[in-house]
Amino acid sequence: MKPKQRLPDRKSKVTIREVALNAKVSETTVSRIMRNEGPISEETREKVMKSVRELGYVPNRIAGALASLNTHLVGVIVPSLKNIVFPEVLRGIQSGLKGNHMQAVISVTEYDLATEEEMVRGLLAWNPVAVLVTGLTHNEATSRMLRQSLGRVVEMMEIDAEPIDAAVGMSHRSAGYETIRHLLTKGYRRFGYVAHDIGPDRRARLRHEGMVQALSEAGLGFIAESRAETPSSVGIGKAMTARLLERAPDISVAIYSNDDMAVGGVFHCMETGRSIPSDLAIFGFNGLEIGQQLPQPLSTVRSNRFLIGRTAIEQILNDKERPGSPVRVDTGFEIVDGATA
Amino acid sequence: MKPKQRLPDRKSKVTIREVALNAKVSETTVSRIMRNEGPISEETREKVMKSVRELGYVPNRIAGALASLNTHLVGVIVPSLKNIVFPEVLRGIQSGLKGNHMQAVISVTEYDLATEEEMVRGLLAWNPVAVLVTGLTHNEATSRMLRQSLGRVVEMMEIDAEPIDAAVGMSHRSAGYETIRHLLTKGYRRFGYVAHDIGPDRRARLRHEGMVQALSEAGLGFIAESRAETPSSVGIGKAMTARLLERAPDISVAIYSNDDMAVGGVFHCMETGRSIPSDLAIFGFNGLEIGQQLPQPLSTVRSNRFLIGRTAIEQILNDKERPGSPVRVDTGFEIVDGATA
DNA sequence: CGCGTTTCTGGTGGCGCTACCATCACGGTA
DNA sequence: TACCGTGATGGTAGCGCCACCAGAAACGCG
Repeated sequence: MKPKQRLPDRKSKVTIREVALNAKVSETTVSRIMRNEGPISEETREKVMKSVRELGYVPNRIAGALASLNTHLVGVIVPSLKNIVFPEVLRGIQSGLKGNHMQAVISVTEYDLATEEEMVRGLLAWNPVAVLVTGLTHNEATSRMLRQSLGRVVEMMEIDAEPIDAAVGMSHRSAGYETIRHLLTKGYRRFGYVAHDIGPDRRARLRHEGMVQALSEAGLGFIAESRAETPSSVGIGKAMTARLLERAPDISVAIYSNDDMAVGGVFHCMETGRSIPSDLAIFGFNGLEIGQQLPQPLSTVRSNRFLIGRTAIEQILNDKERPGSPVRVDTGFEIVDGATA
Repeated sequence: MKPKQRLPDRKSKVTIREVALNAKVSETTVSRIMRNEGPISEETREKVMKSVRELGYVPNRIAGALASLNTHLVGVIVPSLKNIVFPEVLRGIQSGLKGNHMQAVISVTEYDLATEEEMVRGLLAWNPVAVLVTGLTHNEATSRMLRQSLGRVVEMMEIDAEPIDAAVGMSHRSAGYETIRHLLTKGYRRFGYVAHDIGPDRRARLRHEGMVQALSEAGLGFIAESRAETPSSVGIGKAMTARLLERAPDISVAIYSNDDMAVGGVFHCMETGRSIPSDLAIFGFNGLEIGQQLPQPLSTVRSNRFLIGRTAIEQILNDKERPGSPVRVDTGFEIVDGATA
């Protein structure tokens, strides 16, 4: 009597049992060899590896994860893939993962906290070793899940508030503040602000808050602000610059919500024959390559995005357990004194 | 006698059993409710969902996957995240996945086929529903694994050769060919070529081959080529343009391996006071936003990257089984007759 | 030579869930 | 009344692997 067939015959599936039988050792031994664990004689190892190759055995990680309660999986949640910023964070993550036989499961929220909740729930169902999320703001359910989850939780990009477990990033508030301080030092007094839809982009809002504070301490404020209701892009940067200059033609410097927008500002000036920075100075945020390669390198703030991803992974590799109290790692930022401001 | 403790107490883990006990139904019923499957009375459903909420139950997908042999996981392998091209493919993938409670596991090869092999092996160990890889060229072991794997395999970006299961993308060879035809029609005869390191970038090589073929049919060839040995970037595009013009100052049009490089070419011309296209015409590849927002929109070829990712997912959702013979889906391309050529 | 100690190998009970079969109540139909 | 279909629920044997315990064999060491 042949064994009951539960599911369609998944071809001739090779399990650890087949390998063990073929090599005439126990399943335990095969398992240990596959995991490079415990003392194994060279002879046995070779015998088993021969069977592994012959049979084309690929260990089933699902079963392994269930038995060992360890998945080697890292959940990653980023808000967007529309510009190069988060892919760079992902690159940092991938570079840190490499060689640790860990794998990243990636989800994108489109800056929506309800979507984030759904993604977090989906990720936690895989019992990941760690979850890397973006930002320190989540909805109630998400925060609860992350707090109660068993693995590490790293909140990336910001460090302006208290994290659940660990935060790796920079202070966007001080970046905004220092931007204004820098521009004040350079003599600018008539400020304009150009932004994409910063409703959902909390970090852009924090930078703006930092700017407003520094301006207010100097007895100043933005003369005009022009904000789009769409995500950032070079095109939107152009359009919003045009609108800003219509409303307030006499500003001396325009600060942008990020470099994509600022590059749009530069292109607008090129098209309308304004000289930068004499007619209008331009200041961005992120320090993207494109900005630095413009005929006049963009003045901006370098955020270390690759480093943030990399450091986030290092945090969880260095310490599998949550620290006693939440940790913040500052990856810093740097004012890039380019040629546009 | 308390039960044997196999592993450190994972806090008070809530399993389907706890929910079943709490709601006074069987595990089977809870399982069915969690999966929205089979007939369930409204009364029972509510009773169970109440317990689920009270206990904060999150189904363990690992166990579910092991029992059902279905993971709802899609493995994705891309060569790079250094420019915006592959993130756009990923966006297409994520958009197709959304609402199908599927998840993407993403790996990056850095254009290295041995790394690709390692990543494929790692992904297959998770029994994914499908694996999406980039390109049609793999090493021997990778091809074998993909061919023998049980799920769907979609090779993205190219359709110039025979796929394993399905290919979604465009013909890079004809894109190159049509580029030259287009430029010949516009009267250009003195061609230069500027590239990043196209050793590992097979698709850039295919485009180049198509160009060479079209040129040769017209009794022409590239007067000069300038190739870097680094990945593409705006900066490298600038530098290679400078080198090209040193060697062959009399070319009338420079064709670039992609838009990043071409934008570098545009910036070089701006810096050196060359007018585009009269002194030098410039032609890229990809149709990135940045190119279209330049003061003069870049002449280029639009590759539909979001669509490729999206279509790849649709392929595997529409048909869980491999087709009888390999399928190729052409997402097309479009010559963008901009202002730079 | 006796007795630890180290090195290597094996048996097996779950991990948490779902596929598969059974069961039971109920209503409609011949 | 007998029978069948349908809706709703339950019991349980694995899925493939690994943690845990054992045990055998080879190796020092006084």
